[in-house]
Parts: sequence; C-alpha cells; structure tokens
Amino acid sequence: MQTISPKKRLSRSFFRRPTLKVARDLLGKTLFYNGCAGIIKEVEAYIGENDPACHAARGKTARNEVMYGPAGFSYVYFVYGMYYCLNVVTERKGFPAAVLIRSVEPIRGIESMMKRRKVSSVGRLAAGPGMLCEAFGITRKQNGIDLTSEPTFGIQETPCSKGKIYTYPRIGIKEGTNLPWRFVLR
DNA sequence: GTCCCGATTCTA
DNA sequence: AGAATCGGGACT
Repeated sequence: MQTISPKKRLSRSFFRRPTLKVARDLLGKTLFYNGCAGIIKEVEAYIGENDPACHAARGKTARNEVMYGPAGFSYVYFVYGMYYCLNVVTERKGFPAAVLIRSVEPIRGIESMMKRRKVSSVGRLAAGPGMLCEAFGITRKQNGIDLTSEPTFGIQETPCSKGKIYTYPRIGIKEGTNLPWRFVLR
C-alpha cells in the first residue's frame, strides 16, 4: 500500500536564506491559516535598508520592527487605509528583509473566504495581497507570528504543484522598479 | 500637531 | 482614470 508522505512544514532554516532564493522557493508552497489554505502563486522580495522600496529603507520603526527580527515570522502591515499585506521575514536577525505574498490559489476554506471577500468568483478570492489577507482573515493581529511553530498559521510543502517561474519588476511602488524582484508561478 | 502618501482594490 | 480611507513617518 502506498503511503502519502506527510506535508512538511517549512522551517527556520528555509527562511533564513537569501531573500531572492526564499522568494522563488516559496512559489508552489502552501500557505495555511485558520482553516484556509492556498498555493502561493506570486511573491515579491524586499531586501534591506538599501532597497528604496523596502519599508526598512529609512531604518527601524515600530511598524517594520519584525523585519529586523529572526526569519520565519509574519510581517503584516496596513496600507491605503483599508488593506493588509502579508510578508514572511527572511535572512539573519538584524538584517531587515521579507517576501510579500501577493497571491495564492485557494485550495481549502473557500466557502469562508468567499464570505469574507463577498465575491463568488474563486479567481478574485486571493489574487492580490489585499484580497489574500481579506480572504484568509489576516489583520494586524497576525503580525509578528512565528510561522514555523504556530499550529494554525504557516507554510508547508505542496504534494504536487507545477508550473514555470516568471520574473518581473515589482509593482505598486515608485522607487526600485528597476529590480526584477517579483516572481510569478504559472 | 499637521500634512502627504502609500508593497491596493473596486468601479466607471 | 478616480475614489475610498486612515495610519505611518517626515517635518513644522
């Protein structure tokens, strides 16, 4: 009889690597939170104080503090007066960097996602960073959580996911648009 | 304290 | 293309 290999959860050492590597490797992995799950399809890297688009470009503040902490923690911030965005902190403690999870393909908890999003089209459920957080119910309360150990919040291997990785400049920013730090799986 | 604007989304 | 909507960060 064939055994199904247990879904392996991503560990601290996965996230503690160079951010561009983590970003590409996160594509195709499964994000889960509070009964919902989705396959990561689009990410962006924000790397250090020299990256003009990074929230840490002007040093450490109360908001970006978790970016300076250990890898594998969530960095959730509020933007445009109505949306939240989810990042995962990368690299060593003291170096501010993170990967923004821009979109996922919903695979579990779709009913509750549709309730929160107030849409019936699965294609619009989590097709952007703000949509994703609304669908999963992620808010500021989920900032600074250890995604390698929190039982209901984390990222794990996906049994089968395929596709090709495409690279683009990041979007929605004014500076740093020359850097090809946006990655899409399709 | 005041002011500007944002790692977005929805509607027209 | 424009609106919605409010907290963060720069500056007075």
